Amino acid sequence: YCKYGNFLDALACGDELVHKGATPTVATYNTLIYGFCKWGKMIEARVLFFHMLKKDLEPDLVSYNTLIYGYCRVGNIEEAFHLYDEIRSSDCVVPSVITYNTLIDGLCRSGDLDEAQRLKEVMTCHGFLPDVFTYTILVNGSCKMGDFSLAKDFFDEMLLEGLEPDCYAYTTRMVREMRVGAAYEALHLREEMVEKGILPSLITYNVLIDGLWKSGDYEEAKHLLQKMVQGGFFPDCVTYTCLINYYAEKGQLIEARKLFVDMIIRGLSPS
RNA sequence: UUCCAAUCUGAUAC
Repeated sequence: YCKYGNFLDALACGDELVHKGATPTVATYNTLIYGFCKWGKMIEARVLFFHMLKKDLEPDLVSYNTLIYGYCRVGNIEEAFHLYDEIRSSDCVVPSVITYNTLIDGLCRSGDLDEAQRLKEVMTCHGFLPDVFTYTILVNGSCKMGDFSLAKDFFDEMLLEGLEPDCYAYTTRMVREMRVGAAYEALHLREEMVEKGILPSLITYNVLIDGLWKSGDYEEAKHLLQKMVQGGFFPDCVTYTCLINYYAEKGQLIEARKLFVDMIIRGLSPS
């Protein structure tokens, strides 16, 4: 219920359990808090946080990380750091790599890449080594700010640190390659990950297909569409939008409409 | 016997 934003059902479910004699734990509250945070409802999340305190339940690291995540996603970096300071001065809760990754992502999303980099140094000083998440966040953040050279530096640094990129890391790097017009490098990365036994995801395919399509390499794009289906992934709304948008921009509305109809026939609902 | 299942961070189009 929480993940899908059905707060009322989630809360009703919790009430029912309480009536039946069950006791909510910190994890129960964390789940609810996460539900509100994910949908940007920070006031409600905070209310639950206080509710937990009132019930003599000690918020744990997950509670704090979840709130930090929520504040970052609504762009309230100040409040996120306020909570971080609270953890740091607390005796019972200690930050983790996840705390730092969440804050670094928040800084990247607010456009403060410099501060994000600084925090990466800070976490290292505090004995938390950046992991694949940290680097993926920074590669993505650099790309979003248009600094593709920095994005590559972060990816390379991750390898130098002996970390093994996963599907997310590879896909993020592929976005970078597509943005700098190096479609073939992106394709090469896909082969590399497959050789390492890492399966590309639907998003990986969407990134490649979108990039290839925009670069005019329709043959390769179609080839990948086939590979994607062979791999058990079916085109989703994003895949279709990539192609529809291309035709729409070129003014080929009949072609665009064909794809749109095809998408509906396949049972996909437009966003 | 130690299996499965519960809470926190990262990637794509518009």
